[in-house]
Amino acid sequence: MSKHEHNTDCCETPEVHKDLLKKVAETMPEETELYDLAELFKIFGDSTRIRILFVLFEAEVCVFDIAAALNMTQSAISHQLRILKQSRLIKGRREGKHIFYSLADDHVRSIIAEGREHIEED
Amino acid sequence: MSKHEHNTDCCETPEVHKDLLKKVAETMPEETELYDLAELFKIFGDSTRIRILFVLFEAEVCVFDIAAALNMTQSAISHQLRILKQSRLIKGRREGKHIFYSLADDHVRSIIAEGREHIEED
DNA sequence: CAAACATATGAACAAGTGCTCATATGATAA
DNA sequence: TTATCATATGAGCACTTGTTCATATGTTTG
Repeated sequence: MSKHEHNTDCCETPEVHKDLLKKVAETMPEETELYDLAELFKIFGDSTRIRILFVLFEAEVCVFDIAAALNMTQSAISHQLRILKQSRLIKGRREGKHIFYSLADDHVRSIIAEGREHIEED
Repeated sequence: MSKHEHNTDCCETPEVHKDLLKKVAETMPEETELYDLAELFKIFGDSTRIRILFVLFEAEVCVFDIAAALNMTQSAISHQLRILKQSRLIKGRREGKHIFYSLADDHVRSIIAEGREHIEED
């Protein structure tokens, strides 16, 4: 039995396809979960949003201060905060004129940590 | 000392800004790392690529079989495999006419697992 | 009330993305 | 070699995305 025996007849014997399709169908998440997963990672796929999250790692901050820390306009930051809030990665707390933003939970930290691990290996 | 005292003078006292800016500057990764991080998450931000990865969770598979499992064209899958390979999330091994793809390392699993955890909480 | 401040939002536009189609490359078999 | 199979790739197109600019909403202060 060769090392790759189960693969050598790929694209030829329909049984292999059936087995694979069955296994994949069993473990593949629902369509909606796949979509949600992609949507979630899309959020992390922009360096401005990642920078915002790194700011929020340090403190609960208002929009103006995030804009200052990242040297960007208030409008640009506000648009991104809305996206982050919609994905429930951050939350806002109003206090008078200000709205202070903070991380919604610790998943954000662990997801980014996992990403950094992949990047830093070489 | 009120619960949020360090925030109430946000946007007013320059000292607070300086402290925040300093703290942020210390912990914020380099520009290139931020860029790479965003690029990495961008890869996961597409449900076709996520589906491909779920197939590769199950077996080492050739392009044709991935296309069959996902009911997509060979060309579309091939384009995505190139992107996944460039990010070193998967690797290809040629065996005759076929090229078998598999996960490059276990980071892929843990990153996706972290993402699912965030989604499934409610 | 009006004025000032903090934040949010809609339109518009440039840049990027994923798929399709046609074609090219690479490997094997006749 | 030629034919065939497996995979890769370039161009084109519809669609999405992030920013800017102008403006709106909401809160506090005078």
